[in-house]
Amino acid sequence: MFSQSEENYIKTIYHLALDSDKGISTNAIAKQLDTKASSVTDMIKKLSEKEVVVYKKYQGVKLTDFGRKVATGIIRKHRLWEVFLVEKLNFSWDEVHEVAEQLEHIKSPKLINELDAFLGYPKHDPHGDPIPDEEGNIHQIEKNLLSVVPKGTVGVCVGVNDSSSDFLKFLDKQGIGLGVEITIIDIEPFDGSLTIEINNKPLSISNKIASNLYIKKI
Amino acid sequence: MFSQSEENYIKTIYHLALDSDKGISTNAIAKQLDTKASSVTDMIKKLSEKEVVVYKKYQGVKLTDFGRKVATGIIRKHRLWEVFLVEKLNFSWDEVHEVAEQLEHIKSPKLINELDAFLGYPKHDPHGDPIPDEEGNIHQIEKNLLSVVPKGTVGVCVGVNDSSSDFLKFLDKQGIGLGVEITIIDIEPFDGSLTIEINNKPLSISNKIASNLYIKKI
DNA sequence: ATTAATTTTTAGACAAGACTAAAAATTAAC
DNA sequence: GTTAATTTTTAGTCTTGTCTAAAAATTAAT
Repeated sequence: MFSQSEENYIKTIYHLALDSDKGISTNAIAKQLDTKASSVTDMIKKLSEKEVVVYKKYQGVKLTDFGRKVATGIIRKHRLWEVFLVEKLNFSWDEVHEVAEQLEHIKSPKLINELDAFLGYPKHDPHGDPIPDEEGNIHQIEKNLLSVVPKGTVGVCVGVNDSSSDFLKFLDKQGIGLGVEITIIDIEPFDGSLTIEINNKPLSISNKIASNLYIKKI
Repeated sequence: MFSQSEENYIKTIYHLALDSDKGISTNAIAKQLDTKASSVTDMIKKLSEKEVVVYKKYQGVKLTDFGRKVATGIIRKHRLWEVFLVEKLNFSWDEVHEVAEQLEHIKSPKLINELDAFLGYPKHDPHGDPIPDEEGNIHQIEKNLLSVVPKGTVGVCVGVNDSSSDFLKFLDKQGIGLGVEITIIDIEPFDGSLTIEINNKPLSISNKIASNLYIKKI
C-alpha cells in the first residue's frame, strides 16, 4: 500500500514520463509537485526501495512496470471520479480536478469497479483523457492539436492539453466543448492565430489556445 | 481545517458523548480508536487549543458547540456516502463502513451537498441511523430496542445498535433488515431470549441480538 | 580544459502523530 | 485515612514527509 504522498509522486512521475523517455529529473518533479528538490530525493529513495522506480544518482528516475501499473490505477480512479462528478453531481469540467485529487486516494477495489459499472464504463473523462482499464491499458484515440493541422481541416473537439480552470472557463464562454465540430478557416502566419468556425460562427483564437485543444479529424 | 486524525478523534468523542453527559475519559477514547492513552492526551491538547473540546486535566473532555458542529459534519458525510454505496454501487450494509471511513474525510462542500441531492435527500443511512442536515440538526425518530419492549409488541425494524459485519450478516441470513415487520411472540424469563415472528415465520433470538435491534412500534 | 552555473544530494532540523516507560494524580479498598 | 490499583499525564523516542543550508556532482561557457 502507498501513502497519499507516495501516490502523488508516482502519478507525477508517470505524467512527466509521457513526453520523454529519458529519466525524470528531480527538479522537474519538485516543480510539478511544488516542493523542494531535497524532498524529492528523499521520496525517490523510498520509492526505489519499494521497486516503484529505478533510480541512479544524478540520473533522474524511471517508473518500473510495477510503478506504471500503480500510476495507471491512480489515474483510473481520478478520471472515473471526474466523470462521476460531472455526470451525476453537476460539477462543471473546471471544478472536478481538486476533488478528484482527493478521491483518487480512496482505497477500495470494489468501490472503483462498481463506480465504473455505475457510470457505464466510460472511456474518457470530462476533459477527453482516456480512462485506463483495470489492467492499466489505455486506449489512446487519434487526435491532433488544433495548432498543427492545416487550413481547411474539419474535426471534433476531443480533448484539452491544459485543464486549468481559466482555460476551461474560456472554452465554456466560447461554446467550445467535447464533441463540438471545429473547422479551420484560416491560419495567420504572423502570430499563428487561427480563425475557426464553431456552431456556424467564426471565431478568432490565439495560437496558445489552439495548442491546447485536441481535435479528431472527420 | 482538520486533519484526518483530528477528525477521527472528534467523531469518536461525539459518539462516546451520546451516552453520557460527563466528560469523556482519555482511556475510553484510546480504546475506541485502538490507540494509546498518551496519544489521546496529546491530541486532546491540540483539539483544546483549536477550541473543539474543553479539557481539564484528569477530567476528561467535552465537545464545544463548534466541535459538535464539526462532528455532525463528518457524520453527515459518512452516512451519505454509505447510502451512495448501498443504493448506487451494490454494496451490502456490512461492507460500507470501511470505505465510508475513508470517504468521510473528503473536503468539498459542493460534493457533499450535490451527493445529498443526487441521493434524494435521504433521512437515514443503511443501518437506520439519521443523517444530519447541513446545519448539523439530527432528526431522531422514536425507536426502542427489541430487548426492552413487552411481549405482543408489533413493530418495524428501523435500526441496529451494532454495525459489525458479523451482526449484519447474521441479520441478512435471518431475513431481518430495515423495514421488516417484527412481532414479539414470547420472552423467556430465564435468559431474556425472544421468540419473534418475521415474514410469518417464528424465530428465536438471543437477548444479545435483541439488544442490538431497534424497532418502531406500529 | 578550467571556471562558472546549475542540478542534485547530503546533513541536520522540524512538525504531526504515534509509541514506551515512568511519574503524577485520582479512585478504590481495606 | 493510609495503602493499593487505576487512570492520566509527562518525557523522550520514532516515523513520515517536509524544509534549509551546504556540499558534491554534472553541465555549460568561454
